[in-house]
Amino acid sequence: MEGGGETRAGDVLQRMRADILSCELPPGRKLRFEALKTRYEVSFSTLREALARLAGESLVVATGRRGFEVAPVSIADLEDLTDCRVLVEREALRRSIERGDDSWEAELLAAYHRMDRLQDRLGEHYYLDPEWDGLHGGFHSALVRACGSPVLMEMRQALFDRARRYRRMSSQFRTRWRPKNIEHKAIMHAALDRDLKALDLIETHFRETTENVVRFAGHLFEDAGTGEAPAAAARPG
Amino acid sequence: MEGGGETRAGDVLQRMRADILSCELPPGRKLRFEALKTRYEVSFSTLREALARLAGESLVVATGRRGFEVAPVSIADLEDLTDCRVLVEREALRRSIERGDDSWEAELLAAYHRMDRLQDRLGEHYYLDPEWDGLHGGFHSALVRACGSPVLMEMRQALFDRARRYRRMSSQFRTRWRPKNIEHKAIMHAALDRDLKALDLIETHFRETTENVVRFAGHLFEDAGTGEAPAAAARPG
DNA sequence: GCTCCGTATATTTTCGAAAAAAACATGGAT
DNA sequence: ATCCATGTTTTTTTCGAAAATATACGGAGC
Repeated sequence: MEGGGETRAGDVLQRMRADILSCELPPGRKLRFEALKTRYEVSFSTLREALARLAGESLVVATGRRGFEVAPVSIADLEDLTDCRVLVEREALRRSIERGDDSWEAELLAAYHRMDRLQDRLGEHYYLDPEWDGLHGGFHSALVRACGSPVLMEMRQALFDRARRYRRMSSQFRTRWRPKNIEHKAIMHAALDRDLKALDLIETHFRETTENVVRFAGHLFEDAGTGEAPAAAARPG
Repeated sequence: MEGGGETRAGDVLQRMRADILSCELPPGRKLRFEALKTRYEVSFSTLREALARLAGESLVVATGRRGFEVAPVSIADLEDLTDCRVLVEREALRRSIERGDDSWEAELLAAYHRMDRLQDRLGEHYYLDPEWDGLHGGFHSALVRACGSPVLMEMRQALFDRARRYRRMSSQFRTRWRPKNIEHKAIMHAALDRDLKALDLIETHFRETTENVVRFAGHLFEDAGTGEAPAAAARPG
């Protein structure tokens, strides 16, 4: 029927997710149906289905009868997200290292190679390129693919996507990125050597990225969004 | 407007989730719109929105243009779920123990008390009672509420719900449950004493429950459902 | 000047019909 | 007897109008 997804709602879901992750629909933006109908060329109900799915991924929030908006961002949320990613990703990588077979090794090498070559070709501003972003996601996915746990993989992917938005926001505010490919290479080789120090490397990779995001773009979302949700459950009462 | 949720779709979502968790809509059941329309007395689009949300929670699966069905169950899925729950819940409980204040302690005691008293009143078959099930969920929630991480809490709740279905299925097949209240009490007191052995206690609690579910009800879902999805990501290729 | 309340407008939410697609049944050919 | 093509029926998916709800505006009372 159409290009992206299997169904029209699925297609809109994918396009909308991409638009949110790339911040073309920025955090906190109110999502009005008339505007979305024009943008994506579908009807109310189809939009509503896509939005409901995105709400399940925590990329949009649905407030009572007041419609939908793009999920807000905050430093607290980013740090919470990072802690959870460290927890999940360490476990997934540990299992992957333990269980990975020849095919896992081959695919991991291939994923790294693809990302690395494109990075070379793109030069300094590689991190702004959507295709590189996709390959980067593929590399991290390939790292943990052999973990043997569908549930862990699901959670990992959801967290990765939620964090992608923050990386994107910060990448527009710096002129140079630190040499991530070195880190990626080190993580990959440790994993291929079945060396558990890969877990610490990836944790550092995440935490340093987060620190940089806060440093370069933290001012953008100190209290951005609606100002209601960010760290609600942190309250004791 | 109506009883449960803020919106009609939200209301149907809640009722449907309850029906899936209680296995009134059993695993693998094809969800036909005409039937659902009659059951929940709403229209196509409203149903579709609720189903989309449930798909996000992994309680139903949406297959291409072939509609929706209740997520299948399998031993592999239950064990995967249990491993993930142990990972997430240990971390949440650790943080809760570290950060919990007076109010957390008070609410935890209250949650235990409510559950315990109802259990006394219900006698041997307490585990079949929906209200007890709710209080049981509330107790586990109260344990980790002080963890300070909304993301962790979200993940924990989703996993708890997914596992609830398995407990429910098995509870119909045994005449006696082991004295869970003893275990709950031990976990609670360890947590209140800020004793990290609570983490091991809750891990054992989960794993033994899983073992019992497999023993008593494993035959029910050895290869139940559609037979396609259960442990897909375990494949290396 | 400020708050409260009722009306008007904007927006979301719901509905059921219509279109699209898949499943099924029927009949004919190999 | 099995397989494939074709037409029929069921089921899902999409649409846009109609109902319900929230927001904005303005005027009356304090």
